[in-house]
Amino acid sequence: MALSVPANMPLCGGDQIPVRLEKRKLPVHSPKRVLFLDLVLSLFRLNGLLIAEGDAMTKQLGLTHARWKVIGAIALSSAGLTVPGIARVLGQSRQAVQRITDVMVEDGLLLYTENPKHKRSALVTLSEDGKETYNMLREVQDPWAIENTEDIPTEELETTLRLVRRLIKKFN
Amino acid sequence: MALSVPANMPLCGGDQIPVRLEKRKLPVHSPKRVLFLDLVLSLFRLNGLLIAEGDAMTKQLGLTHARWKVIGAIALSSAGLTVPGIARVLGQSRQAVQRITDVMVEDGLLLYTENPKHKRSALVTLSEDGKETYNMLREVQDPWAIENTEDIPTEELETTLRLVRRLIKKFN
DNA sequence: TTGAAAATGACAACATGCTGACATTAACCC
DNA sequence: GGGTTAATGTCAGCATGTTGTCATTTTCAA
Repeated sequence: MALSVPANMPLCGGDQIPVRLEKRKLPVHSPKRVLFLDLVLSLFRLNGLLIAEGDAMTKQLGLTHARWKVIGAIALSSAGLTVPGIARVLGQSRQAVQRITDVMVEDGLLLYTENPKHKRSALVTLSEDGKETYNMLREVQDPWAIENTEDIPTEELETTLRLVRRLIKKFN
Repeated sequence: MALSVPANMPLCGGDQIPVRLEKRKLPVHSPKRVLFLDLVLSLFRLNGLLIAEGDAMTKQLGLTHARWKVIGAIALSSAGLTVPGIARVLGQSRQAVQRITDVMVEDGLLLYTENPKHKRSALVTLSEDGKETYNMLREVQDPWAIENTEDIPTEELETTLRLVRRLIKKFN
């Protein structure tokens, strides 16, 4: 990663909110609340680090995070995705995705193919170049994923994924 | 939230990567790999949704996600943060944070106060206005946090937070 | 079938974020 | 102490993302 910031992060632990800020007007009595807010903040942080990781990993491939996210979303979906569909998967606006996919189609990484279920909204698919890029992406991504999970129990990963999905459903 | 995208998300489940994309060249044999990549994608999605949630929640306060993230980071830290410190906590570049904090100081939400540990790098603190804004922020944020965690066991939140922190350490 | 509501594409304006570069200061090691 | 390395502030350029708007198409229910 390269976030222009050194690596001695103060991990803003589960600290209590400083008392002077609130003058005891707001009750603290929900430990879950602090836990949750701490989690949210940590998720923001992890999000930034993951993007930085991916960017560093794919630099040689000429990909940016906006691009490998799109490629990854398409590859991970078995059903076929439209532009708004990719936006939903990535939690972004469809306009942002549209802009990226338009450029990626111009660059020959993606194709807009006919959508049997919708005459106007095309399916976004990987072109031959795109598939090749995806293969190269996997060549760096797979070892990375394996390396970063080898010391983490599958069960914990599943619990986390389940919770993340649960939150996604809430906010959707 | 308001991501310009409807709410019928296809949650791109733990699908296997489509076979036609790779022609069996890359072995699948690590279920953890797929689990992890799925988690990463879900984290991207959740990140976007959380930002949208926060923006909707704080619209009336005139805050943007860049701003309430900074305020939240400062409030959650007991130690006192510099600009690069906030950047570390948020997983962003210090330049991006510097730009926001500069504007927020102009707007009277933040103060640059003397840093006993560093003559050049000021501590970023909440001004009176900033504290007031933070209190208003908490008035909408606390019920939101409580509401969204009431059906989630504390233990699961802790497991998730622990895993997220573990990943953060890896990527730092 | 038809009319209203939702989804989508397209474009523009703006906010946010990253990188690179440079100068200055702080931290560290000898 | 002195010199090297790291951290920080600052500025500029560019990529990305959101919102708002409008026209068009799809969907869905009456």
